[in-house]
Amino acid sequence: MSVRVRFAPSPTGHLHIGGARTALFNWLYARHTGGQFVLRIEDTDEERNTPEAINVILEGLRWLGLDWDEGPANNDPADGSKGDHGPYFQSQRGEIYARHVEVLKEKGLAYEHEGAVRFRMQREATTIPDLVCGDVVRELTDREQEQPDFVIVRSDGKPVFHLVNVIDDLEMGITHVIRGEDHLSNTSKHIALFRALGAEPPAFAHIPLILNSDGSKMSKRDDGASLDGWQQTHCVPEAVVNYLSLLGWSPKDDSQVMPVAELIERFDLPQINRANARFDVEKMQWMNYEHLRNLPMPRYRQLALKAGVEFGDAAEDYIEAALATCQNKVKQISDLPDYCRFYFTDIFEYDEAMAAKAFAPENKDGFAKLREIFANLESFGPEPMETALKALAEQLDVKIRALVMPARCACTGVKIGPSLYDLMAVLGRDRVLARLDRALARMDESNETGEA
RNA sequence: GACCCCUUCGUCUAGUGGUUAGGACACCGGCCUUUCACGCCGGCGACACGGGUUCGAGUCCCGUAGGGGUCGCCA
Repeated sequence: MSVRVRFAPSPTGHLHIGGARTALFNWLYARHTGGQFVLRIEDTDEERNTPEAINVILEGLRWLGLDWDEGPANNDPADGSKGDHGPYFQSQRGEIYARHVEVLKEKGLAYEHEGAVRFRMQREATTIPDLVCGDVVRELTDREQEQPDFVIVRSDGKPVFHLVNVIDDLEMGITHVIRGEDHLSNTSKHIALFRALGAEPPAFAHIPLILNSDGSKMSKRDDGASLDGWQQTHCVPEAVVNYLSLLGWSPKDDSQVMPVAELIERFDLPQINRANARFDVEKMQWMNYEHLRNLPMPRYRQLALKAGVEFGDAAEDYIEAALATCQNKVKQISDLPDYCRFYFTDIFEYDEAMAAKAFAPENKDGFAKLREIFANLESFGPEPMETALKALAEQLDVKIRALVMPARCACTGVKIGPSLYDLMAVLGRDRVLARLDRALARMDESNETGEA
């Protein structure tokens, strides 16, 4: 029997990082086993249920690369879907629920009470076979001792979560329910419902929760808790997937940075942990950097654009060469615009603290000589420049810094940046010489006004 | 109040009776180096506590404490 799993979010207006991880585990399991990943929208709460809220979920999953085999085509419940187990919006499934409730009533397994319909729940403990937690014997709580039966249809006619969840899983042929551990206790209800409906329950796998760094429950306002925060900062989605996969699951060796294909290959239920995990923003950012620096240039360029880098009228080759010198240096894409600005404009101020030192009078003669050497260099590549600069430093008996810092300041205006030789090679001889001359002029000025 | 799950460095984790308790993030040194970063080397740092079982326990059992979850005409 082929594996069928599902992710069944309710449109609340944001996709929680815990929900994203649940979706991911389901998706990974489907892809690993060659099964089907079903997306079902639990939009029974009409209040906060909007096309926008549904879109947040769809866009979040698409961004992560979690494609669904069956589910909504888009955020409009009336607009079709893919798969033949639909509709995939609970708001469209009222008749299905009503039909099953009738059957339960006919069988005497449900009954009316004060306008609502109650399910006749068993009075004994339930053994929940769980792929992560093992067999869990769930005793009745004190309240359940008093009243084990629970409402499945409210007096206003709306079916409740437990009922619709079970009916949908049954109707959609779900074989494995992989969900947060917060549902473990409820599973006794679900098992009873499956049996009452004449079906054997699917396999359950309750995965640990994701908590804040202080161990408290993660809510949407907490740092990193909402997926769109990571989307908005132009994180690499594969990095989020990779980081999330390591929260509550382990490949059991020292692997950390893995492409999605490897995750699919290695993911399985037995390696899922039982203990809750805390979300660590710093490790997430590290993971993002690891993926960022390995991105193919076209995607890196795309991300740069989204992050607000202004390329001006620069040529394609120039843009890519420039970005290539930044890619393994910049940890967050949001830092890139400032980092690479000097490549795309000639108009920039010098960092005065740096300029004061770099353009000091004692550096002037050497710097002027460097300019002449660069002007006459046969090839304007990184290696020839490095060789020439170092030779000059030796000849003048000055530290390499004494030449490098003025050159860096002249070319970029700032202390931090790509490798100097690489950056000059990308800039090209004309631009470099112009910038060197601008710096030289400034050194003249300060000599006249300064120590005179 | 009842019920359920969990407990190894600050964090994520490896570890299924015998290990100098391993790795990763973070942090601190050093090397490399034109800056920053990468990389490499090194350091700091953990089996919640108490009882058992056993020749031997992070690993098995019981208890305690702590954390999380659930008990709704919310999902």
